[in-house]
Amino acid sequence: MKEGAYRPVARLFQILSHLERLRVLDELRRDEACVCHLQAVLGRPQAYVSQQLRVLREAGVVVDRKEGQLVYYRLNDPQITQLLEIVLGPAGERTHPPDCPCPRCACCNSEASCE
Amino acid sequence: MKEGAYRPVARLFQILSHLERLRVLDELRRDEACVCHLQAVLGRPQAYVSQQLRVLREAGVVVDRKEGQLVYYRLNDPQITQLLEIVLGPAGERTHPPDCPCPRCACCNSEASCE
DNA sequence: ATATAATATGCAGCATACTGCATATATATT
DNA sequence: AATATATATGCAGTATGCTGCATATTATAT
Repeated sequence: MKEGAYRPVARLFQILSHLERLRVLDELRRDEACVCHLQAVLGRPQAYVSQQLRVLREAGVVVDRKEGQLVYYRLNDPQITQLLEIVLGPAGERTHPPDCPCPRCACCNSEASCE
Repeated sequence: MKEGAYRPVARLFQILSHLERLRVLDELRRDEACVCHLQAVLGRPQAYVSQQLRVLREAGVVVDRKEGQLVYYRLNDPQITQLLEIVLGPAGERTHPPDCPCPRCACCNSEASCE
C-alpha cells in the first residue's frame, strides 16, 4: 500500500468528526437543502452554519447550487453516503423545524401540517 | 433521528482521522499483530505506538491478547472493517519490515525470503 | 533475586481546530 | 438608489489533540 494514501483519508475522517457537520450531512442525504433550512435544523447562527458548509465544500464532500437568493447544498461524493449509512443507518425523513423560513418548509409552518 | 446519536459517531471518526492510527488499522485488518511488529511498520518509538494503541483500545476499535511477553492487537468492530474497505479498498498483504524482531517476521528476516 | 525485553502510562510544550462575532458580498424588492 | 434578505468570509480567543520524553509495569531468563 502506498505511503501517502492515508493522508487524504485521515483528512476526510477529520471533516466527518464534527457534531454539527455530521448533522448537516445526515440532513443532506435525505434531500438537498438551503442554508436557511440547515440553520433552522441546527439552531445555530447563520455565520456558523456557513462556516461549516465551507469546510464541507472545500473538502469536496458537498456542492452548492444557487437558485435566486437561496443556495442549496447537496452531497457530492457517493463514498460519503456509504460511510454515513454504515455509522448512522438508513436515512430518515426530512426534518421540518418549526421556525424554518425556507420555501420547502413553508407549507407546514403556515398551516397545521403538510404531510 | 435522536439528537445524541451523532456524538459517538463524531468520536469514532476522530479516532480514525489520524495518520498513524490509520496505518495501524490497515495493518491489523490483514492479520493480528504484536506491538513490536507495529512499531517496526510505523518506524516510530515504542511509547508512541503504545499510546496510539491505547486510544484505539479505549475506543473499542481494537482488542489486545497477551501471549508470553508479547501483546497482540486485532480489530474488534466489524463496522471499522467496512469503513476501511470503503476508503482504503481491499486489504493488502501483511507488511514485513526488514528490522522487525517479532516471531511472525523472523522467517524472512533471518533468511533471504519466506514466501 | 537480578537483569533484560516488551509494553504501558503520565506529563508538558506545541500545533491546530473550534467557536463566536464583526463584517463583507450578492440578490431581490420598493 | 436604497433597503432588506440570504449567504460568505476574516479574525481572535479558547479548547483540544498531537508529539516526544521519562518512567512504570509485566514477564522471561539467568
